Amino acid sequence: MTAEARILVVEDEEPLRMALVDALRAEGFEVLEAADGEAGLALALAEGPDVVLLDLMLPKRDGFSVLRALRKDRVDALVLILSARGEEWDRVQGFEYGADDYVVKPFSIRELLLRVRAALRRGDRGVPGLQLDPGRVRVGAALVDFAAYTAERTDGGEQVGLSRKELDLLRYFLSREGEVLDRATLLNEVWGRDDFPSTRTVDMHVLKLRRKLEPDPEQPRHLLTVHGVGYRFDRRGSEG
Amino acid sequence: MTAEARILVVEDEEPLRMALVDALRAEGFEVLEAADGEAGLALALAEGPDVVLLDLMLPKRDGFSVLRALRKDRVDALVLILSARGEEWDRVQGFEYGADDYVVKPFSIRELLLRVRAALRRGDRGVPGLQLDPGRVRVGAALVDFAAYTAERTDGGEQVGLSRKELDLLRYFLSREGEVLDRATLLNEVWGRDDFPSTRTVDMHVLKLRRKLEPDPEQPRHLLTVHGVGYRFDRRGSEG
DNA sequence: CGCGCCTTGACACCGCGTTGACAGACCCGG
DNA sequence: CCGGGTCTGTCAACGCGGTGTCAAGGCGCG
Repeated sequence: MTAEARILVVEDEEPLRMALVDALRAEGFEVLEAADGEAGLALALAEGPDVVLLDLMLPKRDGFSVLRALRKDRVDALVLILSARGEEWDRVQGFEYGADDYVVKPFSIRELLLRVRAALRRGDRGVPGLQLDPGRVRVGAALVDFAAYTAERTDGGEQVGLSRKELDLLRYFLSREGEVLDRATLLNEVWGRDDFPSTRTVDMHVLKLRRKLEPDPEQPRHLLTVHGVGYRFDRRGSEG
Repeated sequence: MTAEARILVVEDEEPLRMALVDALRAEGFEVLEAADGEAGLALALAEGPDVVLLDLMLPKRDGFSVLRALRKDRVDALVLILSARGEEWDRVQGFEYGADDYVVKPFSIRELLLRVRAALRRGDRGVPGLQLDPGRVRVGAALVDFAAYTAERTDGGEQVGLSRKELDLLRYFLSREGEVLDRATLLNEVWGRDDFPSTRTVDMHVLKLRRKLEPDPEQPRHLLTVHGVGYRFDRRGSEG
C-alpha cells in the first residue's frame, strides 16, 4: 500500500483547495483535485477514490447533484461535505443524500484531518475494496488505538496515553514500514514544512515511542536505529 | 441470525423515512416502516422489533401515545425518539415514558447509526423479557439519572442536579465512548449549528461535569484531557 | 423582576515539544 | 587491535501554547 488513502478534493476556491491538497499530501495521502462539480464527478467515477471532500457551492454542478450522482453510480467513497453555515445545511442533515460527515466552514485544517481520519477509521459500510486504517494497530506486544490516543501493552497490561506528535510519527512509520527513514525525511513528512526543529527532536520522539511501545526500550525490536542513516520500523519485531 | 437487528421506523415525512430505511438496510439491519402512529403501534405489537425509531409529531397518534402504549404492553424494544429541539423533549424526560435515547432533528445519518449501535450495545444483555435501560447510567462511582436531571455519587452519597447542557454533553460523550473528541466536534454535535460559542465553553462544561461525577475532580478518571486535541470519555475509569 | 445557567475573558498552571549537553555506542582507518 | 571522530541515547531545563479555574456579565426562563 503506497498511500494511506486516495482523496478527491472538489472545491472551487483556489486558495482553500490548494491548502487542503497540500495538507493532505503532507499527511501521506494521495490526492486528486477538481475545481467544479462536473470535473469532480468525472474524476470520482474514473478514479474511485476512498474519500471525497465535497464543497456544496460549485460551478457547473452543485455538491448535492454530484453526491446524488455518485451514490446512484455506486461510488462507495466516504463523502465529507464542506459546507458554509447556512440553509443548505438543513437539507443535508434533514434527509441526507448519503454523506458520511460534514465540516462547517470555516474549519481548521487540523479539524478536517481529524474528521477524515475518523471517517476512514469508521469506514465500516460493508463495501468491499475499502480496507483502510482500522483504528487499532498491533505493534508487537502493544496495541495502539489511534482514536483514543492510547497504547496498551499486552504483556505488562499498562495503558498509556500518546501525544499527538507521537501518534503522527508512529503513523508515518507505519505507512512506510520496513523502509529506512532518515531524519530529514521524518522532519519534512511528520513535522511539515513550517517547522524546522533540530534532528535531536526526532531522536527524542523515537525514544518516547520506544518507552511506550517496546517491551525493553533499550533493546528495540520495532523502532530500529540504522547508524548513520536514520530509523527503520518493523511492526512484528525482527528478533527475539 | 440473519440480520443484526430488526428496526421499526415510524416517521411520516416520506423523504426522511426513506433515507433512514435505506441507510439502515445498507448497514445490514432488517427494517420495518410505518408512516403514522397507529400503523407503527400495530406493527410494533405484531412484530416485536428490537429497536423503534419514533418520531414525535405523527398523524393519527403522536409519539408519546405510541410509546406509552408500547410500554404498557411490555414491548421491550429499545426506543429512540426523533425529536425537534424543543419543549417536547422535556416531556419525554420528565415523564419517563421509557425512551432509551433521543436524537435531535436535524441529525446526520451517521449520528443516528452511532446512537442505534450504542443503544443495542447497552441493551443487549442477552436476557429475554423486560431488561430495559432504566434511563440511569452508571459512570464510575456516580449514577446519572437522565430523566430526573440528577446524579448521585455512590461513594459520597451526595445527589446533585445536572443542567440540560451538561446532560447533552454527557450523553454525547457516552455515545462515543473511548474516542478522543476535539472541541470543534463537540461544539458542532452538542451545541448545534445555531450558536457557536468559544471553545472555552466546552472546557467549562467538562469542568462542571467533572465536579459532579468524578470522585476526585482534580484527578479525572472518566473525562480525560488529551493535550492539544480534546477530551476522551471512559465510563469505567481507566486507572486507580 | 429575580434566579440560574451559559458564556467569556483573565490569569495561573501544566504538559509537551524542543534543545543543548554529555556520555556512551558505533564505525572506520591505521 | 586500537584510537579518534562521528553519531546516537538520554537527561534536565526552558518556553510556548493549551488547559484549569474563577468571577463577572448576559441572556432567557419562570
